[in-house]
Amino acid sequence: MANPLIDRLGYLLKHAQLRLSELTASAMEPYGINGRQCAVLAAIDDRVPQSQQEVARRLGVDRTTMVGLIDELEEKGLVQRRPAPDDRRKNVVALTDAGHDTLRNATKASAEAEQLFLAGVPESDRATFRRILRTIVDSGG
Amino acid sequence: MANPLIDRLGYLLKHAQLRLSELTASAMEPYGINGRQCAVLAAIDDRVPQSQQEVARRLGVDRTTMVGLIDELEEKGLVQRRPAPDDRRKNVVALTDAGHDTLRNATKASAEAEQLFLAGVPESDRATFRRILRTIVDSGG
DNA sequence: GCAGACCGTCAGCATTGCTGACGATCAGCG
DNA sequence: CGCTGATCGTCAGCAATGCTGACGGTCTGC
Repeated sequence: MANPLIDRLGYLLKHAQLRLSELTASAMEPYGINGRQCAVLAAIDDRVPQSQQEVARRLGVDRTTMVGLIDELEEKGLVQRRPAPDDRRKNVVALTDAGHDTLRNATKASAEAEQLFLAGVPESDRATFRRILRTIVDSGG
Repeated sequence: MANPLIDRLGYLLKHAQLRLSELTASAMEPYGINGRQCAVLAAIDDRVPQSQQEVARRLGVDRTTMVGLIDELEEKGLVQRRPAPDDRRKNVVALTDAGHDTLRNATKASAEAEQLFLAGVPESDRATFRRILRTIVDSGG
């Protein structure tokens, strides 16, 4: 029963994350975006206006990575870059109308993917799971 | 309180996994291996003798990836490849004495890294956390 | 003994994420 | 005002990871 290998948190976390990202990817595929891009849309919508770097910080990705992410979304017409009026080093990033629509649909699809992901987990454990994860992530900085 | 962005499982899982892999990496650094290599050592020790492909399957990595992992461990003198007597297509992979020593040390270091990782999580929740992760990973095939 | 499947290996490619550098801009200070 | 240092977005380059497709060698079933 006790499999010393499979019980390693590293193994479990890695494969859990892989599985969720696959579920999320296929759930969002109809809307032409992936999970990363959806997270960026959500981060932009969450608190506007904000610079690329603020979005990057909130998502925990590098600022150089955010350039490419915004590039992709801008190419799809979902977000818009504009020079920030108060600081011309910055770009203000905002959702377009199409971006709002896509975010709404993708958020719903994302929730469905999470449901699928948690299908085998008892309802009573799900909040605990989220809470533990949040504790861990918060404790890391 | 309810941060719609930060509560996404994708975000939480990704960053939790990142944090654990960092903790694990620095915990094992004194023994000259990383978390991936330690997992391979554990998988080999777990059930010997076995072929590279069996190890790969048990760890959920590709067989072509396992070639490189075994290469690294063999170069460090921790494992040994030998042609399988019953099927000469296969390599039997086994730990050397140094491999056993390293695995013992690294397993201890890994457990300490997990303790650090779970430092903020109440003792009563830790078993639940592992159980939920196992449920999720098992449900995915 | 022959066709098909399997094993380990390797080259090549895509993805992801980082470092380091650059020009443009801002803030502080004299 | 000018100067210095820091910040922002951008880009090139590098490293790690993981996959596909192909190959020779080997086994299995017939």
